[in-house]
Amino acid sequence: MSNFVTHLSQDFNNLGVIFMDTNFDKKNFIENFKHNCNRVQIKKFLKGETVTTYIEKRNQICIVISGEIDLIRYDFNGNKTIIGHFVDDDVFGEAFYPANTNNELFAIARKNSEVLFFNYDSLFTKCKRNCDFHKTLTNSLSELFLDQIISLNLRIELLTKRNIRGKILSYFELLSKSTLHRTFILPYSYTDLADYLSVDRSAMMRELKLLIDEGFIKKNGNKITLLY
Amino acid sequence: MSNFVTHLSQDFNNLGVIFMDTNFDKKNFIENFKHNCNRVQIKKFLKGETVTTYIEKRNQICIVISGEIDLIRYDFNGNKTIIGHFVDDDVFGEAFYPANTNNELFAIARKNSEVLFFNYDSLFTKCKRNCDFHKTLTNSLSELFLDQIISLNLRIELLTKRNIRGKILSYFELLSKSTLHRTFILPYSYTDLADYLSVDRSAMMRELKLLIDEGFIKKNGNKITLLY
DNA sequence: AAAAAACTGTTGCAAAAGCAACAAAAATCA
DNA sequence: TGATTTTTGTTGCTTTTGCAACAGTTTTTT
Repeated sequence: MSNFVTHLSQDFNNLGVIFMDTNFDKKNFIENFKHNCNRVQIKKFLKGETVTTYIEKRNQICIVISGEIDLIRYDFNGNKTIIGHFVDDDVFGEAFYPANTNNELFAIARKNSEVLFFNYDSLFTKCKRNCDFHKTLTNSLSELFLDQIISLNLRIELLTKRNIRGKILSYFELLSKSTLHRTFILPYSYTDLADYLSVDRSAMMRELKLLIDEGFIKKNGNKITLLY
Repeated sequence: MSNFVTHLSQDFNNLGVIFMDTNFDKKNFIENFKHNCNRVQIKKFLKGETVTTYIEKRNQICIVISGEIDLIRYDFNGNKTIIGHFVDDDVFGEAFYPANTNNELFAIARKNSEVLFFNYDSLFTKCKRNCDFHKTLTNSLSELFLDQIISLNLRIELLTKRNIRGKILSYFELLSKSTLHRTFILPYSYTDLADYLSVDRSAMMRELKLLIDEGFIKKNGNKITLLY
């Protein structure tokens, strides 16, 4: 096919995997991890259930096997912020947070989900004796962490945009790139999208309307089309 | 001394190292890396010099040996945003960014600095044959990445605060914790602090004045004291 | 199938933040 | 040291964003 398509496909891969020339297969790694290491735990969660709270689980690391998990903060005014949104193969957990932030964070299953838990420390101590798989583990972990850094940097890109319009458009751009289409379905309700972009919902809706009126986007329910 | 002080000291360590019970010594690791691996490059930069641009260096990873590096974005309106601020032992580089973001990013030395460069791929291929040190490398890298994730999460915490006051106070809180004092020196000029918090400078100054008038903080040049 | 809950779309008004501009102070340069 | 550049502190005005409220949909629960 055309170079154009090839080029796009590469970008698409990069969003998840990034390094074309390393042959790290995340899915495969996680499968192996799940079956070959006796220090991990798999749990299932129904939509709405609390997966974990970020309290005194200093070395806990979680990997999303399937489903979607949100990391949520409620500040003292009751404002909800979606701090993070995790899908297949993403890592999260208190290990990634500094001790003693004043906030209470909750990881909530947005859909029915399956999550792998392990203790970061135990990997490097107890596990060593029991788990053959251990040798390649740290290597793969650093790939996983690297991916996580990339997605956090993306998030920061969004959040540093100076106004609501900038945030919305950056986010849409992102979705457009990762789906390879100018039309895509939002993975969030508008209520949650506002929380994710850290802006007021009504202000966001107003801005969306402006974007429609000015001909930048088309919107049908939660289906968005970029027109520029 | 009191439990209180002990408690604080632990927090302080956690900001940098996080895992009290793993004996990973970042400084030591980087020293070894520098001397024992022939795939790394060390360069010195004068204040204001460009360390690297994030263009087509897909696998480049950099570690700050000494000094301070800012990662800067200029958007099409000419707005400057400080996307990241890196100090001793921090990692940065295009490897941590998704391919094809529309932005041009620049890493600029804020002070005279020394930076270690390496190519992520080469570590896992060519280096293997030449470098004894390689065995422990990936393990250490994942620790380094983990620290980076923690500091990115902190950044996101700041940026998701809903107003300027929230951002300022969170940031000050952070400095206070990491210095163990209610009085501390800002590492930024106020101009740059505004860029870092992604807000307008004059609006930030106005908010600072309000915080002073309302008795929350004291300010003397770039020395801040928290009074609450 | 009815009732309850959550989400969408919208608005007027209030508050916060951004913009532009400028004088004074501080830092840097030559 | 004196000149130049950058930073600080401030303000009036404009724009953007947030808040509160409510009616109409849609989704979920019972």
